Amino acid sequence: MVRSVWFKIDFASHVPVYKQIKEKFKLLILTGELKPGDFVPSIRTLADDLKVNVNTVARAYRELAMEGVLEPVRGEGYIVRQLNEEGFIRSNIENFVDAVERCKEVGIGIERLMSLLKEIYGRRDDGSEREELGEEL
Amino acid sequence: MVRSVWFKIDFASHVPVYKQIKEKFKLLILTGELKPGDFVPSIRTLADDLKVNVNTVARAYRELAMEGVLEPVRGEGYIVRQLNEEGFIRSNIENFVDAVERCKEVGIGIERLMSLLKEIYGRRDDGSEREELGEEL
DNA sequence: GACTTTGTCATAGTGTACTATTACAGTGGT
DNA sequence: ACCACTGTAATAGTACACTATGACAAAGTC
Repeated sequence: MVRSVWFKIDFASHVPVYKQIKEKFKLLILTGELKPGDFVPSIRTLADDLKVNVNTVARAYRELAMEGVLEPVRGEGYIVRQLNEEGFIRSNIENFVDAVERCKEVGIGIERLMSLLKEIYGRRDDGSEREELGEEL
Repeated sequence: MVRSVWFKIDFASHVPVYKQIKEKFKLLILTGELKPGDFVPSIRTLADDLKVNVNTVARAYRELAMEGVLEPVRGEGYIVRQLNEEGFIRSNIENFVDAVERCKEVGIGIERLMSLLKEIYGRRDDGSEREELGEEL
């Protein structure tokens, strides 16, 4: 509720907007920024913030509700229920594996990926030194 | 020409089919399976093999031609020109970085990614021991 | 009760990806 | 010349994501 601009949508992505929204909320719950019982932004306000249509947000919430992540409360909004962390983490791992396999196919050495890995995990998350990476590429 | 079933399309993916085709050909060129001067499969035969429409393959080839990767030859087909390896590798690296960052956000430890990395690079590419990975996840 | 905010639902229009089908034109082999 | 290939192009229909808009119902506040 309080903070409405939790994330942004990548409109250039092939990934549908409603799916991006779903993923973002799962992440917010996993990281503890949203806890069970919390209200998520109303469909209309989130739609405004993300510059997206109401129906798109509604679809994301509806599907999250079907997955048991959110719980709809008529006239009040949606509250956080619980997340299947297991599955969410797994899908991220699978994504990582895919990325690595493609890098391997393309002939990128393991050392390069290792150093990138260390670099990413080594840096603080304050948003600084995020462009430095360019040189590493 | 000889071998027509070089790859398969993931119809469940959000990534458009024509983009998947483009990526696959770039990969084939990078790995040397297709060399400059080689003919790629005709639009119709590839469309048949991939169980995809002619127009979809045509679009992929057309865009690859616009990027300078392929060269159209009226009445004969498309031949491989050259690939901007630089950019192709970079896009794969970027994809890797994104995947790692998301894993980090989700709270997955660097050790886990490291061991997955080593495992993937350690295995042979004969297609065996590809399901073993499941246990690692 | 009036008002505001919530979610819900229905309608309609747009753009993109993809499909199916047809037709036409250039090239090469016979 | 004929035929079998190539690519090219036009048309049309389907599915999906997304948008815009308006109307309705449930809950909270005053």
